Amino acid sequence: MELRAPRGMQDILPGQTARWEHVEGVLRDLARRYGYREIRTPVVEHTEVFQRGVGEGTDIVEKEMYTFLDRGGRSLSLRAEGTAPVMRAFLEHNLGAAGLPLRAYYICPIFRYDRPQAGRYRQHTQFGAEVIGSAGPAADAEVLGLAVRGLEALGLEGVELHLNSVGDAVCRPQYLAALREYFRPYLGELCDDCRRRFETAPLRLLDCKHEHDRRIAAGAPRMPAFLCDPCREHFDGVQEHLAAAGIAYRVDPGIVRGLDYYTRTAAEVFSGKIGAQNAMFGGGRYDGLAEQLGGRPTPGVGFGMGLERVLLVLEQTGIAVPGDPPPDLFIATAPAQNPEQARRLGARAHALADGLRRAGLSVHADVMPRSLTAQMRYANRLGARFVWILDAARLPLRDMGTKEEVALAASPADAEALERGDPSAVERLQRMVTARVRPGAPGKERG
RNA sequence: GUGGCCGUAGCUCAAGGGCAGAGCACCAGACUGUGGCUCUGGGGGUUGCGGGUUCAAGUCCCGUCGGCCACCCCA
Repeated sequence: MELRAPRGMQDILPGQTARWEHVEGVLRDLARRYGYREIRTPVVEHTEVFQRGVGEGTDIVEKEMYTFLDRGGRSLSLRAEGTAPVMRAFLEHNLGAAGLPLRAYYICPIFRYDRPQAGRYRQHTQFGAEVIGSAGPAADAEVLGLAVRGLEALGLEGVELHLNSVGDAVCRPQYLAALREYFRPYLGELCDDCRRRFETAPLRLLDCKHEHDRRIAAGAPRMPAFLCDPCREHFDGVQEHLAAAGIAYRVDPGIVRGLDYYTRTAAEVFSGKIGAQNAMFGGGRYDGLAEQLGGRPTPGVGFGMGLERVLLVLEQTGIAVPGDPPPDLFIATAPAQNPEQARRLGARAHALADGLRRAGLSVHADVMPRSLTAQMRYANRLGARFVWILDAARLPLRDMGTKEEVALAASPADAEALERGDPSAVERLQRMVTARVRPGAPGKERG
């Protein structure tokens, strides 16, 4: 068998998980303060949720889904996107009954069968938030503000929201027609991709990367000029709310979004530090999604943030992310005089560790029978602040920073009482260790 | 799905037809029953995998898998 994670997927190893916990913790805490509660949906959905929600013509549905038949012959797909499942859950459980709007967030894996490259994986993690039930521009500004403030809370500076409106069912078709009319005379000189997209996705002609096409696109009509009155008003309102909240944004007609369900607001934030896949989050309004899924019309707005990319940006920016905290204490055992004593010392070390943990310390006791030197080396590598060396007489507690050592047993008799497991001796020594290692910690058990 | 570059020890990399190596890391020991520094010793490899050329293949050729980067598209 092949000892290798599937292509485009990666292990998050013990040395990395502290970074993730930090990022997730900051974002969860912020979302909670915004009044968003977590929602957890299954990692698979009926394939139709994505086909109807995200749209048949999109790349996600057309070629990037992990789709399979279960044993009952149902077509299921790994979660390819975050918003459609949340809306499915909203409709299924009639979450609007608890009062609108629903504010919800999620941190979950997303799967897309795509060719991996910098910042793009077949399994990635999104932090996302949705406001469902409100059509007003304040909702757009609030949820996008949450995303921007989230990046800032992680330490990023100069975050700028790129903002656009893609219109609605009234004005978007008119705009698309105007776009085609503009590009039609240039069809012969556009790149192959643009010629293909001329019919299928004319908005995409606006963000072609070919220099020649870009020059042509520069003269194309812009969506903001085609917005119908209600869309215009909404777009203005979103900007007004963002400005009032002090969220930096820039109107960018090139923000187009690939998914069918977007209406009106479309937004993204980019970073120049992570290669070609440079969007840290993308989001927008999806007033048509609920109907596409077969529910009653319900407006919504939200975003999805790629946490792998955010971690990459933090790394590239040199923003320190906390690592694992080292243990307070390592309990070592000194060489014993005979195997019987060695066994007793080992058992005592683990019993003491257990008691000290209940008193609030983080404690390592070795599970490898090895020399004191080797135990010290290991304790040093763990970064343990103190080492308590158990032997038959002195019980020295060593401060690994200062090399200072204090003997915790008042007499060999104490040490023997400890070795026997005499409850009062054990408790007295645990209080002494706790007081030394963590002066502020409670000396009594916490349970 | 397309293209470019690249796969040698846990990591970073040498060896470019002729004995598979170094540094770091790891393990043990010495210097004190006690870590970092230093010293000594040790374990580790079907050179991604499969085939071909050759007396001889990490080395040349083909295929395949994987990684990186870019396109497409997205987070």
